[in-house]
Amino acid sequence: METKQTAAGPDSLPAIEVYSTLSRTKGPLDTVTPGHVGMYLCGPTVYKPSHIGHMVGPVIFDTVKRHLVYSGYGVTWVVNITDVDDKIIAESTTRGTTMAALAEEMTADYLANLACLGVTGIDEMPKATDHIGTIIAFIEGLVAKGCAYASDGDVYFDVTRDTDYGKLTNRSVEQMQGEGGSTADRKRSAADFALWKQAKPGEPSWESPWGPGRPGWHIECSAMSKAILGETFDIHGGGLDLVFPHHENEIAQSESLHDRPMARVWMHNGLMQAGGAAGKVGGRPREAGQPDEAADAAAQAATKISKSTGAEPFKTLLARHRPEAIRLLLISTHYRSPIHFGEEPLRESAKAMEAFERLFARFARIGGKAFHSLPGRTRKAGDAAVAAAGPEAVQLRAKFLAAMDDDFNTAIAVAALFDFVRTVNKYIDQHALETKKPPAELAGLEARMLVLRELTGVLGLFLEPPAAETGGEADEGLVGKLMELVIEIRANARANKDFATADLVRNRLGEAGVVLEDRPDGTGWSRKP
RNA sequence: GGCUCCGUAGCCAAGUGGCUAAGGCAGCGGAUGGCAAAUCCGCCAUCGUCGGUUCGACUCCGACCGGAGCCUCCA
Repeated sequence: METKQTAAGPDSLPAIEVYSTLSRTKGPLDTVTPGHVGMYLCGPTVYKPSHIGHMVGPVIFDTVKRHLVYSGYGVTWVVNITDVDDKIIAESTTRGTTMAALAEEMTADYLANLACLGVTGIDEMPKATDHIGTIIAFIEGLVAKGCAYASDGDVYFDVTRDTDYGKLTNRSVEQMQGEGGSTADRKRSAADFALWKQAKPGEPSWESPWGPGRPGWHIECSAMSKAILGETFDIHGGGLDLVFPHHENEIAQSESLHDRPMARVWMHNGLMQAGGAAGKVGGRPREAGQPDEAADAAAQAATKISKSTGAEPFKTLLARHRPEAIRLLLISTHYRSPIHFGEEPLRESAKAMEAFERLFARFARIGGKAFHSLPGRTRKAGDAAVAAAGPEAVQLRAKFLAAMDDDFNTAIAVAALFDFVRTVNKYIDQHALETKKPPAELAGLEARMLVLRELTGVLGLFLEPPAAETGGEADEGLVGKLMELVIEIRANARANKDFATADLVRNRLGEAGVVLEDRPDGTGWSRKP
């Protein structure tokens, strides 16, 4: 149904609609360079282990990139690392280490977490401390243009010289006459913000035309995005909490210096919300279905996670929940909406996700192929082959792609995938593929799974086999043999209508954490998730 | 106080000025199955409240109630 053609797209790239915070409307992604997208995401300040909230943006923009690349665009994705900052200095002091060492440690933690979630598309991760020269040059340019002024070793941006200051968040300089913070006496206007901060004794510092100091918060993004992506690039993203003052100030800096738009589109993701009163943060892994509904109902006050009492490190969260379930949870909601986070949503997400994995396992039994070994496809390559997957697949794929083209609506895309799984299961049921396996229908099944592989790949889901399958405990071979034996003995009992014994075996195995499933083609076993 | 945004089934969550208001979790009924699990089929909402615009609104406007974010270097 989509035959739209944008002026920009060479080679008839699909048109992608994107909402911009700046224009407050959705519009076609019209890239600076036809066919190529430059996008910049504000990354973390590395002073503590990252928590779930830090993962939202990367997962969303990773999905954005996947869809763009899948659709034929070239993409350069930049995520900065803020490795010089007051909080890092403070934390390193209390830990008795250096800012650089702490930043390095926390950056490693961040990267490891991203890898777990399948965030693999980042092309460049510039660090502020690697770009001090770039930053200083940027500030000098602003000072030379009269947009910034030095004051007592600091340098401030003069918001009164920026006529459209506040356009991103609909604020005017006049309505922001606050007290100006601790450095009010050095600023001309309360709304002015620091580009360069003079070092206090003992603090890490760099030489500059204004004396030893370090960059302000906002300037690194302006300087580094320019250095890597250019004065105007396509997409600038971040959490909604960064819109003001961070992105407003980035715009002020960059556009004052360059006299041209900084980014074509400003994309902001909703914030992770943690249930308030119930404080699920320290929730224990196991609890035998307690009726904690009352407690949950009482806990309405949702607040963003960074404000809740100590968001737990992402690493410990991973000990309890599969990364696939976390990623699915993050993309089950439209990216601009807040995400309700907690043990319960996580468990539901895991439950939902297992429907996919059961189908993968079913396919492996029938077709003898691992879902994860199927080749991924690009949008174009898929077009030719979807017909073989049947009309429902064609229709659901179209729904999926239309949703993704429309401001990356992953919620609808995910829904299409659930529908897809149902149609494939139905196909297997209707043709009794588990017992009969006629070649034509087998090929039809594989064609369907190929489409599923193609689309889950766009969302960055199910890229790797579950750890349990590959991890391979040392005794798996022995356990497998024993289970084979147990199942065979139980099968004999069932054949003899000795259901008491058969059920006893199944129940006792269940208590031991092993699930038996009697299927048309035999009995299978698995470890309880 | 200023600026954004949200309020859809038991819970989570898409969406549209007018065909049957996605999907997930939970629940109910059914098919299959010795039972269980899985799978499939079906059921389960009139869209916070009150007005207005319109031939027609859940979707547009206003008011109100309720909630969230930002205005404090928190993604």
